[in-house]
Amino acid sequence: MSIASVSRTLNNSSSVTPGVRERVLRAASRLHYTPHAAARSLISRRTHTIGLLLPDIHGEYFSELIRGVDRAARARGLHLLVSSTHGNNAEAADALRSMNGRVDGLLMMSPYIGGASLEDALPSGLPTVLMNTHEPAGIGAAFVVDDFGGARAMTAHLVAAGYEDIAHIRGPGNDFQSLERVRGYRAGLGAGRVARVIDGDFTEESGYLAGRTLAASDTRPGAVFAANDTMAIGCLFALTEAGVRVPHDIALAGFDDIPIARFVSPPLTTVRVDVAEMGRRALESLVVAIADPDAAGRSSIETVPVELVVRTSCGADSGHRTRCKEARE
Amino acid sequence: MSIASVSRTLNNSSSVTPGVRERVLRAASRLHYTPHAAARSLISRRTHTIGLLLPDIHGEYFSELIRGVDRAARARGLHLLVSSTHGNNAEAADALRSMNGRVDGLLMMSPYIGGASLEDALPSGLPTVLMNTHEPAGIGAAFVVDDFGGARAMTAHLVAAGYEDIAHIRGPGNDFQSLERVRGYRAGLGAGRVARVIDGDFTEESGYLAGRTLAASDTRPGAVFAANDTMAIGCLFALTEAGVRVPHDIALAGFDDIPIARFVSPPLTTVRVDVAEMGRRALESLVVAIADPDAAGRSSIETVPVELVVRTSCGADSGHRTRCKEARE
DNA sequence: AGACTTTCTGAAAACGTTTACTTGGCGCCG
DNA sequence: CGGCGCCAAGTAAACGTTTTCAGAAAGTCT
Repeated sequence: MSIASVSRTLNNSSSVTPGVRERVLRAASRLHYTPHAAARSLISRRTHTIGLLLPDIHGEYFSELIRGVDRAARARGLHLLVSSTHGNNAEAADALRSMNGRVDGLLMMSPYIGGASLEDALPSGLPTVLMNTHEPAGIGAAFVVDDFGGARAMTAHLVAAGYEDIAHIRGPGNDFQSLERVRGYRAGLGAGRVARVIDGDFTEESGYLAGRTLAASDTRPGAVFAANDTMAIGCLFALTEAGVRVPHDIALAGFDDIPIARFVSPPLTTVRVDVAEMGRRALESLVVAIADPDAAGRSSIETVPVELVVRTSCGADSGHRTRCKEARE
Repeated sequence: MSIASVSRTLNNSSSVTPGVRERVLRAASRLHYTPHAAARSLISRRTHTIGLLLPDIHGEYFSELIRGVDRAARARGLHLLVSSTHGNNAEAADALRSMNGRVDGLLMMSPYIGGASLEDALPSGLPTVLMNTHEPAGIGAAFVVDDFGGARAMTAHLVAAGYEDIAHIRGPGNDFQSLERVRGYRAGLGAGRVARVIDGDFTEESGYLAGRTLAASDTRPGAVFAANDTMAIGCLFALTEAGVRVPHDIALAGFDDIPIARFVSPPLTTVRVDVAEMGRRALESLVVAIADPDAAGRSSIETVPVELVVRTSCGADSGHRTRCKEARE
């Protein structure tokens, strides 16, 4: 009974005599034998692991994303190597390098703008699928949420509801999604209205601060559109605290539709993004790219549609949901 | 310039002449060379990866935990292999097996009760740190949140605030933490009062359902203590929707102090559990166990203290925070 | 100046698999 | 009945590192 027979049995590759197979299996279970993953992937050039590189893991948005990716990965028998980068591409490049040889492919969300580009940091030949990045394609496939279209649709909705002054609490300046949402906001406003952009950084804290500033302002806008739900909820808290009623005194809207959004009071009008689904699709796409490294859509960019979810916080609750797919064009 | 010199230079292990070192580094950067992780861990028996096995990744609780672990891991140059188990120990055992040889140690949260035990599934010799498990120790170190103490303290607080009928929305029946919280609730009630336990499963949905039932009930309790914040928030939504005011008509409390808890209205009274910190400590403990497989506290169980956070939802807001450490004994 | 020590470099073994290649046994056909 | 092919099982090479060991070069001491 040679090691080759063991290998063959355990991988049911080539044909093995029932007798030998039997003996191998019996011995394996008796000794609690499990193949050594490192040795295996050294020779077979497969790790059955995919890397997931995310910006700071924080809040429900990322937990949903990880969840979506994890489920898809598990279904395909793949492992997930998760890492986070705190704020810039240089750090992402670092994490990337140390993943070399550990993963079969890379799933990466890197909305950072400025600093080192990713293109040269990516281990060449490693199949990669990007999410929400501004980097030019050519690296691999990419999925981008329709941030522009969603923000434009939301702003247009507020405009249509009759609000004149609509402020926007934006995300960090070096974030691609944040910028797209600002762009969508401006586009949605149309020609006549003036934009009023308040700084934020996607955290509850910054939303809270923005809300306090707004509440105290003597030129309080009629509506506020926050670049994500987390900030919207922070803002809501500040407003409520200051005695400003939503939506009676001021309308409020967010972006992402995190699970909690419908449970705050008043329920938050927002733009629904199915991040779990995006994660799932990105992983599937990566699996395809791994199976066929060359042919796989080298530079396809897929836009993930979003959906306007009108609840009561914007004061225009008619219970409907407007689908706005591919609003970009 | 031999491969040995390259290895030595890149690991700055043995001394290398500046000249050789220089040449190696130059060539390495020119060729974009990165050592192959699999080959490395084959010979060195170290993967620099630790496995993180969690129940269904869902909501802020787990995102906070992952965050805490990730930060600590990154600080030590370790990678994180994340996997989730959906509801039972058998699946956990499966995931465990496939991690063999991929990780240096295991960080695992398995609150499931019943089904196969973990003890025999754990690859022997693999350093393991458990979190929130009822499994007997002896496997390795363990961290358990003081669920009992926290729930008792919260219930006692509600009793002290003058509420007579205090209901409890419980978590799933096969979950260790859930059971501990029920136990703490009963203990906090004291002798005179009758327990009133409503089924739930830790999701917003179940909290919402419980809230609706309560609102419609003609024997509405004076206070509700949900086994986690997520359910408390779902319940809050149902109550508000039904026109039952919190805390005026009914007091409400949760457990976990997820980030959103202070941003709902009214802000939620809850029990603060620093999951990120627990994750960090668990990882540190695991690192120690890996460095010294034998000596490391074989069967130490550490209880993670919790803190009562009184906000307005329980109607007894005095702005204070009561520390209740090690309330178990 | 010779012998001994020290320091650095290169050669080669080892890690645990997979897989191409070789061998041996057996049945089939001429 | 002998040769030929076929199939199962074993042998050995390969994967890309780390590390031990040996050898060479250089320095030091007597």
